[in-house]
Amino acid sequence: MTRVLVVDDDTQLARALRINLRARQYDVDLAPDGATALTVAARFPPDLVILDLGLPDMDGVEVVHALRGWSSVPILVLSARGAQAEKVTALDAGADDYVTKPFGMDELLARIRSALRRSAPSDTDPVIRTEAFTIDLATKRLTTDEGEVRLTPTEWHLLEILVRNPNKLVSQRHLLQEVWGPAYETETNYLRVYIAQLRRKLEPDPSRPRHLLTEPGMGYRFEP
Amino acid sequence: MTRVLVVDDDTQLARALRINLRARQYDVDLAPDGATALTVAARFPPDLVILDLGLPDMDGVEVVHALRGWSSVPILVLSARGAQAEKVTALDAGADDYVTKPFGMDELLARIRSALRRSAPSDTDPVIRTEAFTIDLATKRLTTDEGEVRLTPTEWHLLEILVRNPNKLVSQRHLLQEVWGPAYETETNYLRVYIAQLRRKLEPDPSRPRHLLTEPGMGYRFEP
DNA sequence: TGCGGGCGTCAAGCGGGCGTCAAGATCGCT
DNA sequence: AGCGATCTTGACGCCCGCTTGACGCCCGCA
Repeated sequence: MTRVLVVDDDTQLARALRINLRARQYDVDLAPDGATALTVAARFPPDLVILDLGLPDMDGVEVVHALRGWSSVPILVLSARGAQAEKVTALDAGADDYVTKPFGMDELLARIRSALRRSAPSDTDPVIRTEAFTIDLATKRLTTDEGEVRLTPTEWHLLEILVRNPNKLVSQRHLLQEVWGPAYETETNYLRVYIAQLRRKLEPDPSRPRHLLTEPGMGYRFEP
Repeated sequence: MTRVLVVDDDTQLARALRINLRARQYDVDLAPDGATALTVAARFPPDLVILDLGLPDMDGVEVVHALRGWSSVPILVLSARGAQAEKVTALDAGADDYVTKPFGMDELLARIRSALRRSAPSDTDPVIRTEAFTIDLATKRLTTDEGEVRLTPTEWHLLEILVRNPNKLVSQRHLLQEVWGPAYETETNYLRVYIAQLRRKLEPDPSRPRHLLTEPGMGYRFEP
């Protein structure tokens, strides 16, 4: 998970940030002052730092300098002071962005996403592995022990839905609606044909499926 | 020298920016609207783009999208509108920073330095080699065993998108949108013609492509 | 034990996607 | 204005993937 270090002595704001970040699936560390921030950052290197300039023990710019000494982690500076000179020194010290309080939470989150996107361009590779085959959803590639396998568009569409809901039962209705459209909700024979094709292409023993399972009368399930 | 592309229809502001940037030893290109911006960016790839959202011909966010289709150049957005939603969409479209007018020149310059500092180290040499040909994206040169090959602008645009996503399936929709614009999303015959031309120019055996592969019904893929 | 519905399998047809070619239309340069 | 390069557009044939129907099997149920 993405780890964010929030450095702020304003417990009110820090808590608000933590709640919002947690809700977005970020892992959040808190540090109330510069010294702890540097210790925590060294011990648990974060993927992003949110740094309030107004710290009790040291100048925020000092913290930026110290971090930049050994890390290139994105640093997003918060400050109540909006003076230009302030911003210039912080940015030139190595900060990546500078947001003036009060700020909107949505904007801050967008800036966080932007900073993270830059630092980790090829970070999330949605690759699913089973003992029999490997699926790369980004590049649309599928490999088995026998080598690479080609899937038709419909086969991909179907497989993708199942794979994105691992271990979960997906109803026939849902599959049909997603792949063929709402008008085909009852054409279960399509599913039979295509599930069979998928099994033939990627199950070691197509007649005894281990990953693409049928739940009679209900739907299908992908088991990794 | 560092090349900055300024996209703004406000000639007053554009001129002010140019003067200030020139004074800091930046090379400055100007574009008054989105269309010229994209053309210029394709012809003379900048190291940074300063983009005013209020353009006469198209939405600024469209420009961000189009650029991100083939380039990872830092984009710094300017806007008179300070609404949060505005910022969020621009940043999520791929912009790196968002500055609200009126802004201080010193701050803008500091943000420019910050953006350039980040992109500087990750400046990978844009040369792609395969057994059959070599592509230099910076100088727009393409050589095969037979010697140097000339490509038309459209051919370049298409090839560039594919080459920047090696091994990845790029959908027909995406290619059409990036090269010909959103209105051509369904004109797949364009792709057929141009992919064929590219193959004829750089595949050893155009009828059996090894690097520009078709994924029937889905799109195309570049394999190094 | 006989019946019926849901599922898996197979194969035939046919429509659409793809590659190819070439003739206009358009653009840009001289 | 004229010319060449480039882009657009249309036509054609081939092949693949989607659709569709038939059939057999298994299981639950009467």
